[in-house]
Amino acid sequence: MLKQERQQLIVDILNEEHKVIASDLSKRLSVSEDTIRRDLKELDHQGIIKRVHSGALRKGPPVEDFSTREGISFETKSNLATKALELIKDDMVLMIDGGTTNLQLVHQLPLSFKGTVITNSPPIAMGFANHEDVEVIMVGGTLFKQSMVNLGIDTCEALDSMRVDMYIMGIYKIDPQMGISVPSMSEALVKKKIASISTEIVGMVTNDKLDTISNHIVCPSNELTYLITENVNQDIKKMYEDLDITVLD
Amino acid sequence: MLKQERQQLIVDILNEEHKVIASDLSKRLSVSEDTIRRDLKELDHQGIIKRVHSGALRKGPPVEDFSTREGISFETKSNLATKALELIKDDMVLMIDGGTTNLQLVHQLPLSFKGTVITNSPPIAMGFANHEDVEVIMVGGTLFKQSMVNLGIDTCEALDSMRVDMYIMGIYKIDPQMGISVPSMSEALVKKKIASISTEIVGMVTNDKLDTISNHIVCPSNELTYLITENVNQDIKKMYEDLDITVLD
DNA sequence: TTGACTTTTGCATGTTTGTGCCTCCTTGTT
DNA sequence: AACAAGGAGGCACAAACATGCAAAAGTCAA
Repeated sequence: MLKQERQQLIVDILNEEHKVIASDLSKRLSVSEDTIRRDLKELDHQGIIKRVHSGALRKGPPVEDFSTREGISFETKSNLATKALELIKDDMVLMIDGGTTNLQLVHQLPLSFKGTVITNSPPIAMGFANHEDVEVIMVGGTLFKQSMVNLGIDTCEALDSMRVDMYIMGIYKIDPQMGISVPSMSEALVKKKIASISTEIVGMVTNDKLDTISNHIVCPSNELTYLITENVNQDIKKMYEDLDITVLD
Repeated sequence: MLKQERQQLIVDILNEEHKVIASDLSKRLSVSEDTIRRDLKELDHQGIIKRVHSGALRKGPPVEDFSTREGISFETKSNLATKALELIKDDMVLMIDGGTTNLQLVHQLPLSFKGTVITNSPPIAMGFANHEDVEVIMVGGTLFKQSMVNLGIDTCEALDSMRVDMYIMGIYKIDPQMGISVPSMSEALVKKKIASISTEIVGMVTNDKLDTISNHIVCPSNELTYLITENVNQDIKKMYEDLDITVLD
């Protein structure tokens, strides 16, 4: 395995797991701890990761994360959510999966909203605590703590008997050709299943999520009905519009 | 667990609870008190927290209105939880349902605890965010916002295929003759189902929950294996002991 | 292909860091 | 004032680290 390749992999792992232990990586990547340490040192020096004793932490997490400390782009998320709200009408059956952008959307959803919400994310479910006219249906499964969503075979089976009008999909990465991708297999399976039971699919993205791909492909880009953007240039939006996706900005 | 991670966690806990006790943190984070003290000293030196005798206080934002829901004081709940912790051993399969007392128990459960937790309560599930060695399985269903638990036919069906070693039951009301009761039918059905798949059942109660009944009966009192009490007089405890329940105080 | 050169890797070496334990001192409480 | 609980500083040990070095692997021109 090439050095570049290995370092990219370390960054990917870090994006998924938010921390990494040198001795651990040594085993997983089958190289000596010294090599890992050298990699970590380089990546830290490039400013990509934060080196700490016995491992490394990710810096400004590109992946959704539930620690409260980042108000990174609160405004951006809020703007995305505001636009998404226009698509949501009373009496809809919504599926909302995890992610801080989706959580922000829930928080901005008026308390008067009346409808049904299906979710596999405990934080999203809890976000409806004060919505008296929303029936929340939680889909169970094995909790993935990094992204706080329920995944696994149980999740897929429970979804089998459901149908939803609109799927508010949490998007990690999207590329016009390769489609929507996520860093883990189980997450991909569940998202794929949800997509298959949804009439319309909505994604919200910022610059950094566009035109990149992750490990596991969920579905082709053109399965999206709406793509909501913020600070994205015209050329890129055009690419998605050519795929018959309604781009809202 | 990494040092940085642990310190971040201390800050997080401090943000929620506005004060921390060193000896307490030692148990919850599964490190020695010396290490905690060193952490607190460092964080104080960085100006992040305010070190005081026996613990630390939060610096920045003033304390929120942190008054207790549910009448029972924070301290009482904490005491109940502490006693319950003695019953919990590694490698158990626990079922924990909703309620603030149970949530407190989760918060006090050491991070070193290794086992499986099944729950139908989103807040309980989220309480395990930092327990690396705990597999959390969420049981889905329709979210009941009053008590933040999933209920309904889906919940019962999902439970059908599970077995648990110990059920930490959230108790509303209990009467030696009439048994354990709850205010809603659906909650009763789910609790009944869980009780039927559990080897041992644990309940935690204070005075006000004892010798009263609610609308729907869950199960007879003597299905309990352990009853954990706080501020309950001897005569009443005796009544439960006569039913072959182990009363812990 | 060969051979000179660079890069990358693993190992051996001392060194530093993190943690727990111990002893003695300080603080708060009754 | 007495006493328990909390804290400071030192010691010890293991884990993690930096450094130098040599072998292995890759690069490139002839």
